[in-house]
Amino acid sequence: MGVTIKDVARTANVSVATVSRVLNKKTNVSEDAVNAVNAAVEELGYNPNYLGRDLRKSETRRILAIVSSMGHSFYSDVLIGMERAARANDYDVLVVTNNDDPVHEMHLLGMLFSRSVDGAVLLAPKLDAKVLSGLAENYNIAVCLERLDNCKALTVTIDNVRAGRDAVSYLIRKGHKRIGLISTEIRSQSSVDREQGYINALKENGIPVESEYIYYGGYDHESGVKGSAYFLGLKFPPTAVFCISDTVAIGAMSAAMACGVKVGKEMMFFGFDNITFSRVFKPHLSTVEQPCILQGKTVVEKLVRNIKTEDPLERDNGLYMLPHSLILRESTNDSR
Amino acid sequence: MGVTIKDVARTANVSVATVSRVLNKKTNVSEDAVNAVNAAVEELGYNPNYLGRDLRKSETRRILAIVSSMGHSFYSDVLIGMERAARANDYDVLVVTNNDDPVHEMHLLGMLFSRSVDGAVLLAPKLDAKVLSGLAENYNIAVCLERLDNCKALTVTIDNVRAGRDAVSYLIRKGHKRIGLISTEIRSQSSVDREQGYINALKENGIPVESEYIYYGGYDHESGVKGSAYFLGLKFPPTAVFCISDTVAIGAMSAAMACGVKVGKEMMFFGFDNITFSRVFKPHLSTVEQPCILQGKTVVEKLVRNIKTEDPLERDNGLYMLPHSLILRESTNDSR
DNA sequence: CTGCGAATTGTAATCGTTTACATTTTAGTG
DNA sequence: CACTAAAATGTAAACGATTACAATTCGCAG
Repeated sequence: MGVTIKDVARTANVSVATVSRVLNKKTNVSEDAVNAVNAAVEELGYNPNYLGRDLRKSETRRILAIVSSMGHSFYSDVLIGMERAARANDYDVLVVTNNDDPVHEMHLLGMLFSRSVDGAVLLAPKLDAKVLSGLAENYNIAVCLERLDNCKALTVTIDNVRAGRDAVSYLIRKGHKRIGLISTEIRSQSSVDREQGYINALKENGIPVESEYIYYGGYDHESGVKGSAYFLGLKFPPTAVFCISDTVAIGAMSAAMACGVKVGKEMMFFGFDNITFSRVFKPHLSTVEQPCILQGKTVVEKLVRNIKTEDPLERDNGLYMLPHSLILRESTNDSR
Repeated sequence: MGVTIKDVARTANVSVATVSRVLNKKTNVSEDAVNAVNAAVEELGYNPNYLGRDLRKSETRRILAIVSSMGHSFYSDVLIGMERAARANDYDVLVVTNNDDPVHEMHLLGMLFSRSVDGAVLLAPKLDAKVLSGLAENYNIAVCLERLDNCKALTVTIDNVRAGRDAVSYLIRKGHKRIGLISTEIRSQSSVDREQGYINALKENGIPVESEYIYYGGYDHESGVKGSAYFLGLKFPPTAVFCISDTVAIGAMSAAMACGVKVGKEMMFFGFDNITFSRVFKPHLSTVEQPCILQGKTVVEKLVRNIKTEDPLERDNGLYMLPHSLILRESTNDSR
């Protein structure tokens, strides 16, 4: 079990060096040799053992992408962008899940430390900024979709503060004064930033920030339902709600509708992510769109460049913020 | 750049063999050696190079999972099951996408041929049964969620024929005689099987199969919309519709509702997959549930067993069909 | 036919581990 | 203290590829 380059060499009546040269399309090989080797490869059904090759060349041409779970749909687009950029540079992308567990995330990064991949992209880092900064000094690590405060590692994301501000400013321009926020208990940097954007927008417009208009839940549909229920129980419920994600927003809208609230008229909702269902669920949800594919493409391109620079001090560990956009639909009483 | 076992040996004042023994928790090592090695590892920040290790042991303890795209939510649960079973056996799961391209799928399987992984699970095979059967003779390959006719490779799935029959039989028992089917143009085996189940149910109940009650589209929401529009344009529209997936069913329901049809009363819908949104979208969708986590767990357990059996002829390449279940909700006028 | 540079090929070192086997150290017994 | 079995350690050969370097073959001019 296991045809090696030696077997091919023997069958083709050449040396292993020649076989290797043919397989790697080197120039100095006679036509006869090429034919003999190819015939032998065919006959024996030979596949080079990459463990040997990778060990010798000490590169694997593989990039690890660490997500928190496979379910989140917007990872999908980021991964598509990563895939494309990777393929264009002759890399493969391997996806693994950290299960929201920093210990497991470290275990997965072991693939990087142990040279089983050439670089890693964290799409939902669970390790803290300090640890990651340290690792990024020695390994090719990048963060995407998230930003970590004081993290000296290549990062590609959007400006979540601005995005939150833009969404809430839009609601204010629509005339709303009592604006609710459904955020997450888990203090991921993107949630914190979007929250900051919410606060900034209110302050810029002279609206006081009231803690009773902020509800903390999880990332799921259920949290939206609960948030809405909470708001509707207030003496003066908000007339517009900014939600940390579309999934939450859809939960919030459905709960409000179940209470007889006319969404888009009596109460507006703004989501985040532009998931597929945001334009399936009725009323269609206004939301913030991230350039997912572009983020994926960008992070891989920059990471590959880092992998190629031999001097670790020359590595790019900058923070890149790509432009977001607002998508206006029925939940804010806009067309479509 | 690159601390090796030799460096550790030198620092700890022992031989590389001793270092290796300590790292692999072998018995015949003195406490002094253990301490010295651990100290050296710590001091140098040593990480074993797995390329060397894997080459020597010719095993990687990694399993490849090939999906068609990261977006489909029910992959998520299957992958969770795979992950768990893998972890319990000290394996990692790497996920990659084939982009519905057989050529790319073959490229990805290259990781298996080149020994970069110990086994592979195809969740949406694009290669045909003959090719896969051939590969399965020489490599540890399994198919999950799908079944390929005449494919001699380990397969874990559900009985899609029975599942289709169960769903449609249920509609018949509810009194329906004109039952539509929205299937896919792409002839994936699961679609073919569910279609066969539809046909079986009709025949068993003496209802003729009419081609005008079968609509072929894609896997997306849009196809459901079109399918519904098509059915509603018929002289005698079906009073119940079985859809090949929940995504399609939700599209179909929303189109019917937009035409003023009372879903669940005037027209019933049955989906497939039990995706999260099937109990978010109103009316809640009746659907067939696959035991996704269990399928993932099962396929990995069996694949790992195959990996461990040294004699290729002893490998299990059986077909395992796990039990599905019907989830009844508002779209068939049932509780909840 | 000789000589010589270019083109092709082969030999052997190397990548970083694990591990069979040989060797040394240790501990226990008489 | 001598002897021996057991425990600990070291040496060196794998694993399967790539590649520097050496060696060979080839073609052609003189």
